[in-house]
Amino acid sequence: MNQLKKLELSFYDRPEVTEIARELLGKVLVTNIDGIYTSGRIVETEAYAGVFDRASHAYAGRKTARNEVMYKDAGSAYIYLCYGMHHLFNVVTNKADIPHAILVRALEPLNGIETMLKRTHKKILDDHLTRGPGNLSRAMGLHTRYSGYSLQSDQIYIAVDDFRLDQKKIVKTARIGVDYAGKDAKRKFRFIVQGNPYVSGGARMGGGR
DNA sequence: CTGACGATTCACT
DNA sequence: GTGAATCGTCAGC
Repeated sequence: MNQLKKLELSFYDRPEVTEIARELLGKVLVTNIDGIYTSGRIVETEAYAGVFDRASHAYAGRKTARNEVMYKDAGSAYIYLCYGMHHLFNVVTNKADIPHAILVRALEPLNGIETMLKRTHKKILDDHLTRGPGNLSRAMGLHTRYSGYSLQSDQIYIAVDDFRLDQKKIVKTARIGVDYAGKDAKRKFRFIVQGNPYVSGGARMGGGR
């Protein structure tokens, strides 16, 4: 098995949130939750660029009990509940009081697949296990309970291994499910590994509210 | 306190 | 492609 090396705070503590989102592709997300080790390679991310981004929870400096984690120091986990049933996992970047975050939307499972299947109540491994932010959080055991955790902790972290992602496979596209954000919805803040079967494609909404 | 709504997913037509 | 599920959060009264 490849040697894993935890990303240091300096990786997250940078102003270029889209650059960090791009660099997260190919890295390994690890959780040790309930004493069970699970991991997966990140194949899809979305950047949320703080107070000027209408799609961000922190748009115009909004700060509430839910999103205050976004204002914390770089390298924190921001996890919140969406649609009353999905826990979405984000990485907080940039300095304290600058609410940048990156949503991790899809993984390619590496370790603990048995556990992931159990958590998601699935019987066989397919491309849907960790495809989409809600699915991957369920498979990895991520819960709003862990929002605010440091990614330097042993429960949740992101690491590098020997894997080298072909930079030509990285594609930049518009974000998903943020149609309400006006012109910011069209900004190319989503990064995917082209051709990877775990990348979520459609996830569109009916009403488009 | 109340109402409206989502950084989604899945079953069904 | 369409619509329901489902509940914490937040703006507004």
